[in-house]
Amino acid sequence: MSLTLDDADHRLLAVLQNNGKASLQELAEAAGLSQSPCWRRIKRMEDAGLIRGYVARLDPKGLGLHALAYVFVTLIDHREETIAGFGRLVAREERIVECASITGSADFILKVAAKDPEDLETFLMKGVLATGMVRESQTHFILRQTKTRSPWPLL
Amino acid sequence: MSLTLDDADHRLLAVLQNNGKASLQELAEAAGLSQSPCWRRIKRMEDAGLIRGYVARLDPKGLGLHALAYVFVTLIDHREETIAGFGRLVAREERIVECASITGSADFILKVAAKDPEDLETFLMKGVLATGMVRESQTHFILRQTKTRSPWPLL
DNA sequence: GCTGAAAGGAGAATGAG
DNA sequence: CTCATTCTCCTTTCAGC
Repeated sequence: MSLTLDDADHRLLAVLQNNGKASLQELAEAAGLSQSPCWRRIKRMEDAGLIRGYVARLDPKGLGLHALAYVFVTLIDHREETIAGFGRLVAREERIVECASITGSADFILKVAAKDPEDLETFLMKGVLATGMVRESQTHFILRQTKTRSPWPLL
Repeated sequence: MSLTLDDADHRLLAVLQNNGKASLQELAEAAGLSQSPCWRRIKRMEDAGLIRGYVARLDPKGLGLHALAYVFVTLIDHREETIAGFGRLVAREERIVECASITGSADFILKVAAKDPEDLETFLMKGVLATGMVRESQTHFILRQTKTRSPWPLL
């Protein structure tokens, strides 16, 4: 799985992180190679799972999602069943667009998207807190997103 | 900018959020239309800025990014200059992959990616705190990412 | 390993009905 | 929206460095 990447690979990834539809011609130029080896390198990284896929980036505002928030969640207890149940909740609810378990006083941090603050509040109350799995939650509304889903650094 | 989306548009977006390289044929099937109108609808959504672009999704682990964290940041003061300076910092530093200003006691929440915890600590110390723009910061390491950059809900 | 070239086919993009 | 057409570009293969 862990494959070695040289500078040319990094250049290819840098382009593809910005433009997933870049043509082999563009990619070849950026990498300083011709098209065939470019194609092979990309295929190799796709097959290795390093490139997980290609997706369209959408504008949440354009979709009518005017309320975004980060929500800290502390579970009511830490039995396996509770954790699994919460995992299913996260997987099921499309308004939860990101979830990670973290260090610190909370168990999870969620990123939640909703139509408006009211919709978000309803979702948290009825969709999350009412399940009885959450002891505590803390909501931080996003006022302005200054950097969004930017490319990963290639260190 | 705010254009009206019908069910067919939603189906197209649902597909494109999962597979940005979906062919017009697949898209047409999913939307229940033929290819030309599909293409037109997608073009319309691209031109409106609703579809911001197409990108490759990479696996951070595969890139050697083994330390991810959310970091709360409170600025030393709230003069325009300080805020602008912090904005430039965020824009410049590729390890900061996400940044939002939020409600609550902190000013910003960052998502930071680094090679390992040590690299992350070095970056925070030298790259962020040493700038003198930050009064307080709180780092929450990500233990496990259970939902990552998932599609936006189409409500 | 890389290059360049070239062939075939797939699919994007456009215009007319 | 459908149909038909054009044309770009992907993808693979070849020979050669």
